[in-house]
Amino acid sequence: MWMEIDLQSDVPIYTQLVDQLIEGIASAQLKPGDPLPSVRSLAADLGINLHTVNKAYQILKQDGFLQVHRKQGVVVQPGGMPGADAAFRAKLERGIRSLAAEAAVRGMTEAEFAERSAAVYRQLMSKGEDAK
Amino acid sequence: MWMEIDLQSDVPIYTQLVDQLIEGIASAQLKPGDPLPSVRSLAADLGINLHTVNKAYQILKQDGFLQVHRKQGVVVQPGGMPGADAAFRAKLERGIRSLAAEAAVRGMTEAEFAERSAAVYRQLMSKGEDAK
DNA sequence: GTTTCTGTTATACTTATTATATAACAGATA
DNA sequence: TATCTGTTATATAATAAGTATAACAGAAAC
Repeated sequence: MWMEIDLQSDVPIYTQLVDQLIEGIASAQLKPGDPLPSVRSLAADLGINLHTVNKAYQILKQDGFLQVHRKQGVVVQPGGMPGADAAFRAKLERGIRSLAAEAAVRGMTEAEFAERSAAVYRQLMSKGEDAK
Repeated sequence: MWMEIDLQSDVPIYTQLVDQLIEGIASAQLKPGDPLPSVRSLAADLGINLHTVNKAYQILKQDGFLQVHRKQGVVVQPGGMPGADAAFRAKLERGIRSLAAEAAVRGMTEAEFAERSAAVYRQLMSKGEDAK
């Protein structure tokens, strides 16, 4: 599996999993309907606990990014991803504001900040250009 | 004082303080040399503990956004803010990537995402247009 | 010089979060 | 029936966050 975990990081393991899975979907490395490893096997692969993986899966299921069947296991949402609703827009604005404020204080202009945002978005999407 | 704290939020109080102070500096509501309330008075104002405020001040001092004198108390860094060094750029990239990935999955285009970033930056800066 | 304010440091304690460890249950498949 | 799946339930340990007191030392004001 292509996932990597940093046990020394200050960001929780389940958050790292959530982030990487969303990035995988965004870049189309994970396509709708694609199967994901079982909570037990992924936990074993990464050398972490079953519940840590399950917590990440639960969050993504709750947000509508994953679907769960009884025996097939976990799959990437086949029937259309959730849109940019009010809750997400609020979360997005908070996140951007925090980053933009420090960037501004450190001398980055609005244009630089916006360009950086576009560049990171672009780079992220280009990871899945080989259609996997 | 213009600070507000949400005790019900999942983001730590000291982080909320750090964010709001950086936003205040970014928007020039707090200008270089401006005095900040003492850890005791601000804690009393917000109904929180002295150490929670002190933790926020320590972080901002460590990053070079604040200066501390013995009796004058805490002031906004008078001698030029730190620049966008490698550490910050890495932190910025991580933060943007996480937000950009979810935005992309939810259907936001690169242009929309970049525009949103610019808009939030702009709105943030406009808060201090009345020169305080 | 004493008082008073400042940041700072040191303990101690409570609470919440994160992560792990086992165990068991129920649906689905071979 | 045996095996794999997600799921749930406990329990425990480690860390982070927040609070509560107390005390120290520098600096300014009386």
